[in-house]
Amino acid sequence: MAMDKTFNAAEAEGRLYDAWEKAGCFAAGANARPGAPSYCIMIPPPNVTGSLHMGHAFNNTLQDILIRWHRMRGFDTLWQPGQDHAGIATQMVVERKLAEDGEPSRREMGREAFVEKVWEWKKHSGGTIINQLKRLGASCDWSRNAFTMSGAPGAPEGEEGNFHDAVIKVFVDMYHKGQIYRGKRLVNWDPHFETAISDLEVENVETPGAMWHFKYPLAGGETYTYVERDADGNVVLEEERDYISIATTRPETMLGDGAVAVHPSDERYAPIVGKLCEIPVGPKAQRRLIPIITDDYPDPEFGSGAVKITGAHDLNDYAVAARGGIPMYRLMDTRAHMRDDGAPYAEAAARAQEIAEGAGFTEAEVDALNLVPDDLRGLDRFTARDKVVEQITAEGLAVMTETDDGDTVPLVERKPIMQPFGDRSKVVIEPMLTDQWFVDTDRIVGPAIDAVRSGEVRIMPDQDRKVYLHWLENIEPWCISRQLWWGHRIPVWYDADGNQYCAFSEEEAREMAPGKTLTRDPDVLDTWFSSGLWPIGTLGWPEDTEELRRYFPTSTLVTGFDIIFFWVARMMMMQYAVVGQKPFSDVYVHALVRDEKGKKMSKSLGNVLDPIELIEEYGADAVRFTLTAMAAMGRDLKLSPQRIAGYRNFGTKLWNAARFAEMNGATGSDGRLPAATHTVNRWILGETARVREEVDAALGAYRFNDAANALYAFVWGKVCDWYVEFSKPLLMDGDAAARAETQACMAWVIDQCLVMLHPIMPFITEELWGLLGTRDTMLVHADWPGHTAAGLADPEADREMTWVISLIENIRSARAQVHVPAGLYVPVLVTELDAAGQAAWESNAALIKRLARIDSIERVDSLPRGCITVAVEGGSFGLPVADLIDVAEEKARLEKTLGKLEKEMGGLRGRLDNPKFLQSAPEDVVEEARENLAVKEDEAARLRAALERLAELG
RNA sequence: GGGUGAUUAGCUCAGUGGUAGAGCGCUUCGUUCACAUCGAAGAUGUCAGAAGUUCGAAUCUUCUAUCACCCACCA
Repeated sequence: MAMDKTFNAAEAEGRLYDAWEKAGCFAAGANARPGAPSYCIMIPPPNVTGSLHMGHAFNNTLQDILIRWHRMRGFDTLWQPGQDHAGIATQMVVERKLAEDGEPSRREMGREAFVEKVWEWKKHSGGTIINQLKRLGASCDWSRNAFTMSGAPGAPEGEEGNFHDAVIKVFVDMYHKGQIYRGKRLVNWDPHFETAISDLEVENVETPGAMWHFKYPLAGGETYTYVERDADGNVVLEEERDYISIATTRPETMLGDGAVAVHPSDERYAPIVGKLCEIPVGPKAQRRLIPIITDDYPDPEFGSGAVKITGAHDLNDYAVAARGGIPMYRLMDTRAHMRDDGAPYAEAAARAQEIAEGAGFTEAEVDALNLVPDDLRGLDRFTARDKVVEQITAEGLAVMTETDDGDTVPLVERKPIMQPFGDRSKVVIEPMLTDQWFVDTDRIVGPAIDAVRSGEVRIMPDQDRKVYLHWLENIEPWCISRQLWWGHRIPVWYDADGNQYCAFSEEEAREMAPGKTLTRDPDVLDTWFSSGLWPIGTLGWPEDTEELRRYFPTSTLVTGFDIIFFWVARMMMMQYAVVGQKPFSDVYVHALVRDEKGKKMSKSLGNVLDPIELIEEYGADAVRFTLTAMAAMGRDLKLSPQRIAGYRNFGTKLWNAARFAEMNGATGSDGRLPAATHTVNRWILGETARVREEVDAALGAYRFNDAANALYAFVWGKVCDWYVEFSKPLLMDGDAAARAETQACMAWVIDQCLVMLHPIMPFITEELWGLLGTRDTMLVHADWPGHTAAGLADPEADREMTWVISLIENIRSARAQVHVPAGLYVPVLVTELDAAGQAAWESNAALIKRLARIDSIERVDSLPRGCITVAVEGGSFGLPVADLIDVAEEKARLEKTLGKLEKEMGGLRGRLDNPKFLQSAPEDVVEEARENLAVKEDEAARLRAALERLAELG
């Protein structure tokens, strides 16, 4: 059988993956040793709308490495896959599709029909990402594939899981424990999707904005003396004013002002605190008067020191209004258009005036009042802003300023301001007073903090642990209701009086409210509420399943830093709140995959690398190996196709080493350690054990890049560069015993390479495993080795091979530098060779000759002139190539080497001559320095001798 | 404003106390029977700057500079 020269990834990957799946290799517990501990990873569920991007490829490669590694080590392993229903994202996709297809809109078709459409869409497109994960080689137990909406009402056949039960049960339990409550609060409102969103779903972005300054006239034309002082108390401005100056970036919200606030210590406004002032906008006849109050919130140093208070449209103002009993007038509808409902403005304004003057009011009444003047009703909020500015300015109530040209113009500061945007809709978020459901996070956050502080749950790297703790220590209530249709509907029913009945089902709710007519809350839960239950939910909770007992708490979570708050923190809080246990023991947080210039990959920048395209070009193994090799903890990785090509070449290198083994009958290892008598064989067995220890240590510490680099260096730098070359004389010219031994050793070594590389490069290794022998199991279930360097490494063999390699390298280097033709075999002379050197030479003469291109060796008392000299530990070698030698060049070569050596020796002597070093440094460091110096001095002496000979020649 | 991190070869990055490494790129050479997706040889660094701790600092401390990211309600 002749192997191809390269691995055909495109042909093999699908075939191999199918074979694994067909054989059930990824099933929970596959390849587990009896009584083995469990190892479980929950996949971060990708959105059901999603397709595989580089971040997924990275994240899942790391998980697959951990899973395959544990599975080969005989753990009872489960990699639990699944998808997230992704409320907003999915609803958006389906709505867009309905529009494209000319179908009725969501509102036209109604809730039930729409949800049915989403399920249809899911059935049609939801499998995309699963197939892409398979392309990557992800060894998930697909038979257990979960979905966060499975079992929800309306779920079609094939979606019968009980995730919905888990979500509803948790809500009901938390509700009855008082951990979930409903209330009217100022929340982040997304006017595009017309739903509340949580703080985390808001992106604050600096955008160009403006700050206007307006005069709020005092009621009844009253005046006061406005005095401004500098830091020393000297009066810098004193004037009579009949207004108070207010700065705002959002003039349209003036319509909903309930007060003007100043700091209690602000003496400028002391004379007018408690008086009324007029909002300078709206029909003249019904100008609203509002009180001037004190509150600690205004900063006297900023702006005019006076702040308008619009409780219903600003988070700070909301707090002030709540403290001061100031009414909060809602000005906008769900699309953030100015309200167009309720009584005419005149009527509403009159009632508001009574309230401002002290009349009692209820929250509901205030909320119903529409204080948008008739001419602004129904306008978009930004259009309304322009109109308000225009009207105030026209009336002369803008604060004026002088330009450089001496013109007097309205004071408008153009400056960047932080604007909140919806992370999905990208529209400006409007704070809105609405009824929403909240998780009282203060009451469940404790265990999630304690577990990480105590080390019960480890978050790596440490910087992410800090970020996690800091966020949880300052946690805010979590708004979990969404005004969407795609999601878990809140299990609360209301009677006509607004009483709440929270129950697992409508029947149960009815039992709680006999004789009442109930209507169900229309809202659904935040997607992250359900994904927060992913660990228990996917294992069958609330049923007491075998999987739950076997795999929970899970072992490791591998996730991106961008969802530490969204997901990791919520899982921690929720799992502790619901089952009182940690969801996982280790959290490995990885960084972002960026493009080769370090830019975040984004569709709009057009710099997105598609992992599937890369897999098609370079093979999944190359993509995986690249990501692994770059996975240094806590740092973003910049991915370039060139690098992937390099690791694809590594696969080819491995392939050809295996091909060489196959051509030389070095196959068929049964996994048992071969007997080795020849030095090269003893040496490589030790090196193999050494790299196995390195790989295990690295993977155990989540140092994926260390594992990849150790394997790369071993396979390419040791096995291919040296062992394969060393083996040639034995395989081709050796006696039968040497040949057999070397075949067995090489077969074993190559197998070990395949085993150890398999978690990172599953496809090419499985293919070679199949080609190189008849096996009891596929590689995916092969036994992971446990050899130790202590058991296998042979110091004698190590020393000898190190000497041989060094000699070969020195001869090659010398040859190249004096331009001995690469193909030319030359004779070599040797002198002063010590016993160890002699022994090493004798047992390795064949391969030294072959690799250094030497045709004969002769022992001499001293090297003649006209030799190029190669100095190694315990001996000097000379290449008598007088006719080829350029004296000056050889002199330069020797001097350069000597110079380097002397610099190093200088450093070593400096240390060793320092009594404090000898006194303070550890024994082994001192000893090492001494040995090092001795070796270098020996080599330097040989070089000096060579220079002398050269001088005679010259 | 608060926090976290980064700064090492031309590029991308490893390297947490013992005198600096890898891959890629570059230069020269090579049709050796595993591999040109290869081999051999080679060049390249005041480890951002300054001060300190130490026998010894890329590594620990402090400060400075530049960059990046996260969080935050200054109207």
